[in-house]
Amino acid sequence: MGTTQLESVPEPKYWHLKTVLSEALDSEFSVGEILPNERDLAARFGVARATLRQALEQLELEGRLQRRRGVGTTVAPPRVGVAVGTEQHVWPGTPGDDWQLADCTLAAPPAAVADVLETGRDEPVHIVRRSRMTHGQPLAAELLYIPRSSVPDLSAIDAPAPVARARAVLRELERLELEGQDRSVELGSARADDAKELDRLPGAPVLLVTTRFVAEGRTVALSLATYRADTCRLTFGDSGGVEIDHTPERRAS
Amino acid sequence: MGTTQLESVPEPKYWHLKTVLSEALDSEFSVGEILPNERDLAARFGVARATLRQALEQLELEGRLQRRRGVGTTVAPPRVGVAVGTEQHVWPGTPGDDWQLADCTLAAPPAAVADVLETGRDEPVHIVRRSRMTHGQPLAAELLYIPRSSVPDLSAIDAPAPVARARAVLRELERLELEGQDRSVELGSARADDAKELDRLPGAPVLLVTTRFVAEGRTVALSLATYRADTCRLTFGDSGGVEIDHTPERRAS
DNA sequence: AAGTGGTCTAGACCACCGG
DNA sequence: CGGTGGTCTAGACCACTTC
Repeated sequence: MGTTQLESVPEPKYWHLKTVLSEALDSEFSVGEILPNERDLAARFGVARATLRQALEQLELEGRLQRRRGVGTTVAPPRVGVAVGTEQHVWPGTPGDDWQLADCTLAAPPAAVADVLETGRDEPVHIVRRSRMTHGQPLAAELLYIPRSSVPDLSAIDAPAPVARARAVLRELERLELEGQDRSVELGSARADDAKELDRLPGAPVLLVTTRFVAEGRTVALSLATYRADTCRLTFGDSGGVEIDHTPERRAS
Repeated sequence: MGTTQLESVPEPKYWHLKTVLSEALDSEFSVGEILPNERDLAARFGVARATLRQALEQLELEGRLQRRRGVGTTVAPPRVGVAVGTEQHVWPGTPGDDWQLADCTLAAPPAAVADVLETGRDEPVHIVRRSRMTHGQPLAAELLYIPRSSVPDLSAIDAPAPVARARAVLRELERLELEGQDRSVELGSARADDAKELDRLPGAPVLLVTTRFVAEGRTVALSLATYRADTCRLTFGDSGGVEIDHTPERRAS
């Protein structure tokens, strides 16, 4: 009878824990500082380690923490704003972008890519690998698929160094007049190879950016870029993007 | 001695499970179909339920599964492409966008928002709430912050219906000449209220889209939109975006 | 070798949805 | 009410980094 329904929707422990930790991060810790280890923290809050980890996992997802096996949990710096699109369309590899060329191979792309490029399923295309760094930290890994028909006059395909081959392909691509590009962003999880390049564990959350380059009325190149979701804020448009602190507590009105 | 180092990097069980399940989803299940429950699945694969859940969690993150408490786990349809940006800048509420106005209040925004709008920390602004639906499913929830100085001639603020008040504010906003906008996308987790509106549990992964509207040389409106990361693929640019299947297995070259 | 986070187990109870 | 997914526990062992 008259039992008031206070706490009729009890907050899960890990959710409350996350809030408490988040506030502690704001007030008592500074960027780069190492937190107590998980066993100690769990004991201190009187919960099982798995429950504590659930809270830490969310904070890492929100970019507030960084966990490294064998090392510890540290307070993460604010997310880096990364420009992925400008109003003017530009080819990849144009001077001024901060991508680093890795290599270039000639191989059959995944079926889904072949379909977009309208090449045959087993037809080999140029695959340029690039990566993007900031402050010594890897931000993104990219695979750029370029059908051979997009760079018909390519001559120096037998260049010795892998990087030189990649550069040659991109230079050829620039001769086409870019008519447009479209882009999409979605959440994914890192494949084993991407994870390695991004210095994360397989399955880590990533932002998948797909860019289609259009020239001569067809798709002449397709880029699949994998950005670290924990450290990146992708920015589009005129200037460098907005600096908003999205911490859930702070977003509360 | 001669033990070959095969499996020197043994794959975690949940990772392997995820792969197996993913292939099963492709070949043996169709969209909307209900999977066996977690206890049965775990038993069938000979793992603990927690391990199975780790695999399911990732598949849900990738948009392949949908789990609902009290109901079951179903095979999710492919992600919906959602246009969040066109080349031409437009005001929110322009005829043709598919947002639904909810209401409009006058209140002090979070400090981070006030800083971007360059209003005082305690100065109230108009807060328009909108939501976006597709096929009866909620896609996104938005809070649109508009300083009073952006809509100085607003008269009918005392309109009776909440929706009418929201519409009045947006109509006033359209009188300004939009000079530009910039946008950023990052990963976040749903606050309790957003989660409710998006029909998800608190903490569910979301894509946070921040848009700043610039007119008369200053920020005249700021939009914070929360998109369901499991069901949405955000598209930018000329056309509807690229349809690429990002399933990790299929992305393998 | 010691200490960290990552994986895994076998249970238990709870909140929610449907008939 | 029974069945579902969501939360939580108290352990164990492993992979990795650092000293």
